[in-house]
Amino acid sequence: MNRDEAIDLLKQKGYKATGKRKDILWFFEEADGYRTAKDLTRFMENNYEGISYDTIYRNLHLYHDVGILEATELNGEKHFRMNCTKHHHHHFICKDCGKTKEIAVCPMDDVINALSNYTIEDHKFEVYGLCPACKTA
Amino acid sequence: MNRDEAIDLLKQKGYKATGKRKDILWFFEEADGYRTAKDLTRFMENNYEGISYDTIYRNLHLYHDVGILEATELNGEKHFRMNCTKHHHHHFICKDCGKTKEIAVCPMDDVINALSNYTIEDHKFEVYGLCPACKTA
DNA sequence: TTACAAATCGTAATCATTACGATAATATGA
DNA sequence: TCATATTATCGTAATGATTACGATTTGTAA
Repeated sequence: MNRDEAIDLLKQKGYKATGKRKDILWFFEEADGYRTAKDLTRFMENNYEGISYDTIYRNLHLYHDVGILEATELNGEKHFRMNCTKHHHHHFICKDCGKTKEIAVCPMDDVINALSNYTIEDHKFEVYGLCPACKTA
Repeated sequence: MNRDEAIDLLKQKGYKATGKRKDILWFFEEADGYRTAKDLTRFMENNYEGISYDTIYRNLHLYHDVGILEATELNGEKHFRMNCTKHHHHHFICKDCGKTKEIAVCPMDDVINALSNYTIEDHKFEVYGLCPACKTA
């Protein structure tokens, strides 16, 4: 998902595309990886002095709810990134810079058979480490 | 790992096997699944009125550090369970009762080749849903 | 342009977790 | 067994991320 698609989705769902909301989208588009609420706050404060926590967290939740952002938990903090809705896949996540790389493998096909009498609602497969850039830095 | 093995490990590493520590092990052995610090606190308060947060969290960290407990993050709270050190595997985790079922599949072999210029430090594969007992309850 | 719903502000509250000085308990060697 | 050093625990306050809310401002559609 890119910024324009996200703005269209927002409007389509009856939400307003405010300046702050557009900037939040810009931030995540540029980030190209996982970022925390604190990261976003730091960025937003450059453009909007005294921006409220309420605004940060309300919009993060909104974007997550409508599918613009996806979330995961790293070191006890929620991290967000632009949602890739095109097809189901998982991520390698760099512990240094938060950038991600798509992983083609999804093991769920094998798992579903082995858990026939369980109700599967969700799953998480993530690989952590250092990306080539951070590895040599 | 069971309680006795855990106590041996503690002593071997120079830690004292106090009554509270033994009770914490008993709690996790009985639990047979993931539990939070709050769950443990509730249990411990029955036996030790006014037990300190310090004791709860210090021992959870200690047990995690020496490998008696393993941890994961569910709904923004750290959860702990007895560590299964026998062999590498992953878990189905019941969202209701926290109990786990071993999953034989590990997709990392396929992944390692696809990420040859990345440094892989860790990975997480978890499946969430309802176990047969909670499903019918 | 007006009106109204939605968004934001400013700030306090909450919740899990961490920290720390003072006190108590445990293991071990005499 | 007893003394003692070391570790564990207590009691409580602090921290840090997140949530909450009444008052105010802003965007959007008519």
